[in-house]
Amino acid sequence: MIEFSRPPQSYASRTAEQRANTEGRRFDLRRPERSFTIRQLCVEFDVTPRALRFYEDKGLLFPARDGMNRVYSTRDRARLQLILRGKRVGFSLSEIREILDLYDEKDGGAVQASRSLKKFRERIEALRQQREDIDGAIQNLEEGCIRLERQLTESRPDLLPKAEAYDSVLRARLDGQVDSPLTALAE
Amino acid sequence: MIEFSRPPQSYASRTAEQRANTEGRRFDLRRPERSFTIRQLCVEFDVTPRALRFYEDKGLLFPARDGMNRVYSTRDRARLQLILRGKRVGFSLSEIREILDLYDEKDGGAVQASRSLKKFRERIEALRQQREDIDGAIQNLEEGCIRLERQLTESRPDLLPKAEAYDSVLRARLDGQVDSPLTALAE
DNA sequence: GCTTGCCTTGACGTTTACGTAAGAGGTATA
DNA sequence: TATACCTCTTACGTAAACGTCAAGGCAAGC
Repeated sequence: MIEFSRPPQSYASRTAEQRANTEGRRFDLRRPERSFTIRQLCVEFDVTPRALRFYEDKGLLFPARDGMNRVYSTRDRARLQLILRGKRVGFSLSEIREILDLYDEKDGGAVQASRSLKKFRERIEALRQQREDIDGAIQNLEEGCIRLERQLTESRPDLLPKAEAYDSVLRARLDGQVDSPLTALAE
Repeated sequence: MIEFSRPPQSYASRTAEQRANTEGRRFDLRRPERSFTIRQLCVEFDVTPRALRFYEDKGLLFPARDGMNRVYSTRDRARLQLILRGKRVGFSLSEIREILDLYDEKDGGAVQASRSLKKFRERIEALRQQREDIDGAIQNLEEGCIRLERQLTESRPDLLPKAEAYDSVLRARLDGQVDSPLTALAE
């Protein structure tokens, strides 16, 4: 069965709001030095605590500690965002780590900076290639759609799902907003 | 060290041409019913025989046999192309299998076709999302480039790689055409 | 004081997509 | 005839990215 990259465990049972109310009362939501618990980030980005600890293990994150407990800064949060996006575009964790390291390289070594620049440009070029692949794949699938639509128009026009209505539903679903009746139909 | 998805073993030591000369003499290269040995496809797409056998195991390919040996048709070749592109855009093999199966669904079951259509549209939407991710990642990296360029212009302008020359070299390298001196510098 | 719930650190298990070796057979070349 | 080089199957190994217990700590609430 086809599924969107829906993780086995969804950590969205409680909202970040709820958590903030119980745990984050001494923080101002608007202040940039706000900090987050592991769960808050898990809820917000729909990942598991195990994943965050794993990223830490691999040197992609290094949250502060409050006693034993991890405390994530806004900077950690930003890094996490980059990590997850990196994953979505196909980077491995070690690649992502390298990129993040390159961003951090504050020691200002000019040679290092030059190398970083080169690597960044390589990455960009690779991503452009990947974009072309995606465009190609989309085109393939759209051709498939056309074929199927033709086939259905000839045999059972009643089964033709209306594209517009469907699209809006799908978009809502991807945004994690609604669980519409059509979702159930998708089986 | 950052590397482009360069497989551990490159099966490009012999060209497809060479193979065709020794093995494919009774085939006309222009005729669409041309067939291929496993190695020919490996060379052409730079994958290992193991990978092709693996795809077969998983039901993504089903080449004919000449005795024990696999014989790939142009249709198999086309499927392989789709498989590899699917991989590059992040589909798992089982997802790719499903998509290929949907393409094949010749039994004409209208309900099946309707479902296929729906899944295709889901895939397309997911790919569009992914493209946005890629655009975002490219933007991030370009910002990083700008930062680094600024930093270098201030400290060591001599170390600034010229973007244009570099880009052409990189493109050639991605096309697997040239192994330029700059490649060695990349280390 | 006890349960509930979230946190921690191990440590072993799992899936995907092959790699890699082992052993055997077919064919072309020296 | 020997050698090299391709092919096959079987089977165990592996890297990445976590999942899944297990065992324990700390705090809140009843």
